[in-house]
This record gives sequence, structure tokens and C-alpha cells, in this order.
Amino acid sequence: MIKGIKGVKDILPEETPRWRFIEETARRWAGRYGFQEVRIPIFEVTALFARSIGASTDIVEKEMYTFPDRDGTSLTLRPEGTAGTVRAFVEHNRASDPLPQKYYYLGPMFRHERPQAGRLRQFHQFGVEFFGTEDPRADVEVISLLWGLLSDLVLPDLTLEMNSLGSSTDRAAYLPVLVSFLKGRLNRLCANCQRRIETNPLRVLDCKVPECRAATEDAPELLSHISSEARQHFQQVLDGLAALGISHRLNPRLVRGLDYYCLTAFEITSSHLGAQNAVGAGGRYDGLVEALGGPKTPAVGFAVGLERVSLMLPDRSLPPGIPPVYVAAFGPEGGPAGIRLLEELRRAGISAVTDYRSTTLKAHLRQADRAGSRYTILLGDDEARRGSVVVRNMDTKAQSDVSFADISRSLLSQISPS
RNA sequence: GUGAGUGUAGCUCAGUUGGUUAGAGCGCCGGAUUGUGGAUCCGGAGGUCGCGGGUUCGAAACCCGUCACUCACCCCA
Repeated sequence: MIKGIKGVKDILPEETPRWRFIEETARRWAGRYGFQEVRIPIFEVTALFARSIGASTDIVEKEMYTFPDRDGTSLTLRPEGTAGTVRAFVEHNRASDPLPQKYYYLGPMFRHERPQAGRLRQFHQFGVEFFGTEDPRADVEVISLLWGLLSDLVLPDLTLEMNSLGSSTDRAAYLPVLVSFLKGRLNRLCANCQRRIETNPLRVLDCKVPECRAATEDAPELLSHISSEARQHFQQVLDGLAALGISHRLNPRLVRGLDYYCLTAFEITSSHLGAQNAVGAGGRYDGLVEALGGPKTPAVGFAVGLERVSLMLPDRSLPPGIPPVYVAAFGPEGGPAGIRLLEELRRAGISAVTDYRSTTLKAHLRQADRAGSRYTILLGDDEARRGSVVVRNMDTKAQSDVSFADISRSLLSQISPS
């Protein structure tokens, strides 16, 4: 038997209503904030991701699905959506059109990682990118959209965490200070963190090992090393959130994994997710458009992990589905009449099903019950001769005769009582 | 890439210190007289016990290997 690829999941019919609901809710919220959908390719030239995400990040170093095209060009399945969106923005000269511009995307992403709860090799993200303004109110708007969306879905125990990474020069100045502090207490850090001092010192501050926490208790904070402009920007973002009644927790240790972030960094976590507790995260990336060959264009955005949303989404958040009408046609005359009736109902816009294997009314009703139908149409030889059917309400068991001519109209009024 | 746990029917799982033909519940199909579902009762279909090797008179069980899944580390949404 050929099986699916590790970490790549089928979403079966039982699950698709839940996914559609999440996607529709995301689109609705994006629309409310004036974001428009962009559909970018699922694969791109590898260099795009190396340049934008950062050549020394884990994603680029070991998690990308990369393969040669027939002419040898290195291609990569997209590991995230920002790079492609920015590439499209630059390639189509969108910066020459009136700014700001607001895009959203929705779709699969690919990273070669060991699968785990809330983490797959093919996963899905919804993300937005707000181009063309460095105004902190844009940051607030994007966070407000993310918060509103997740709250609307009634996800449990959400926490918004905020930090500022400062400008890139702020970070460059801060890193040596941090590294020398960490080297001063090297022996108190876990093996992982000792390695991380070289690879990603900011991460040491985010380590979960208690000893590391204690050792870095009084570490110099990035937040107190950022420029006054950056500090002011951050304060305005926080004030803006407060004005909208969105509460947050300051997390000076919050670090974004991708190189392109600067200034505002945020993350929404939930305690209901296991180890991978971030549902959505984002920040500002003022230098990325320029880095990819476009004009200097500030931008803010976020991405949401849809699998993680799905894991947390309570069933009660889902709208009930519309059950189909079941046509129970049997007998030499009823059977053919049923086929014609099915066709008529479907053309009238009614979801109608039957089971061709069932030859008795009993078998049909069992199928109708299983299909979850609220109305079943009984159509045997008697009805076929009479020119009418019996409409059975499956909940109340009430039955009534309806003539062939009136069936569609009658059902439509009962199915959608509004 | 590293570590731990788990692999028996479509699903959830039993299966004694190794012993005859591998079980249950749910689900599925059919029946309980002539045209009425869910409940109950009865019957039926469905399994190379993940795969390969080894030990043994005998392996679902013990040993070795391998693969898959799950969770966690790393990292991230």
C-alpha cells in the first residue's frame, strides 16, 4: 500500500467543515480590515528564501524542501508566505501604486521537520502583510485583526505577548553586550544554551531550563538597549493596544526566528497546545522590501498556524451543517420516478441524496437516518401512480402528502424557514 | 538530526509464566412475515497480530534488526 508522506496529512470530509469555517472566518476578518487576497506560488527560486528568511536560520539551513528544476535552477517549496508576497510586491512594482497596500494569503507551507503535535511538514498558514507605513497604528491594526480573529473563533486561554527588537543597528549593538554577559556565566547554562551563544544568543533568554532562567535573571534586556525612536514606536503600539482594550503581556525575551524582523514583535500563545504553543505571531520588517530589490518600504504582518487553530477550535464554534433531503424511492415505478425527482430537487438548489442499493423502504430509512436528513421523501409505486409523494419529518415522524408539482417549492420553504 | 513511548479487525482496545481454530465493544451488511429509521434481539462479513530474521516441539507474546505512528528536544505558525 502506498501511504502518504510523513508529516503530510489528509483532511477527510469529517474535518473539512471545520477547516472551511476557519478559512472563511479568516477571510472575513481580513476583509473587515481592508486586506485583499494575494495568491502566490507554492514554490519559488531557493535564493528568495535564503535572502529573506536569513541564510543561517534553521528553516533555510535544514528545513526546506529544495530540488533542482530541469535546467538546474534550485527551487524550494515555500516554508512561509512573507517572502513570496514581498517578491510579488517588488516584481510587479506595486510600490509605485498608491500606498499603503494590504494583502492577505491563505494556503499550505512546507518545512522538513520532525512532526509533532501542532507541527506538520505540510501545514497551513493565514497571514497578512501591511505595506507602506511605519506608523505604529499599523502595527496595532494588524495585532487587532489577529486578536479579533482568534477571539471570534473562541479559542481558549489566549495570551498576547509583546516585545520590541529595536532597529537592526540597535540589535547589532546589543548582541555583544549580551554575549559577554552570557560568557561570564557559561558554566551555569545548559549544553544547548552554551552552543546557542554562538548560533543565536537571543534564544538563550528564551530557554525553558530553570537553571538557564535563573542564570539569565539579570541579563541585560534588549528593550533597555534600543534607541529612543524605537522605544517611542513601541510605546505607541502598546498605547494603541490599550486604547482598543486589547491586553498584553510584555515579554522581553520574545524573539522572532526570522532575520527580517525589527521593532515590534508579537506572538499569541495558548496553554492548550502542547509544546508548540504559538498560534500566531508576527512583527515589523521595514527592511525586507528593500533587501529584495524594491524601494524602501516599511511593512508589518503576521502569520497564523491553521493546524494549531484547528486543534483548539471548540466544536461549539462551528455552525451546523445543512442536512440533505433523502429520497427513498423503491419499486418498479417508484424507482424511476425517484431518479427524476432527485434531479429536479438538485436543480432547484436542494441538497438531495439517495442510496441505490436500498430496495426496501426499511433500508432506505436506515440510510436516511444515517445521512442525517431531516426530511425523507417516500416514493413507492403507490405514490408514483398517484402523482404525489409522502414527505416524512425524521424528527417528529409527521408525514404529509405533497403532489409532484409542489415538492421543490414545499421543501425549499421548510428547509430555509427565513 | 536526538530521545522516549506505541504498533493485534474500518475505529477503540483485550489477549495469562510462550500452548489448540486470535477475541470484545463500536461500526458495517442482513434478518426478526406482506411499505416506515434510531432501541432491542439474532445472524454474517472483516485480521499476512507493522515487516524481516532468530530462539522453540510450538511465538501476537521472548531476542535482534527494520519500518511506521505519537510525544518531546531543536526550531517554529
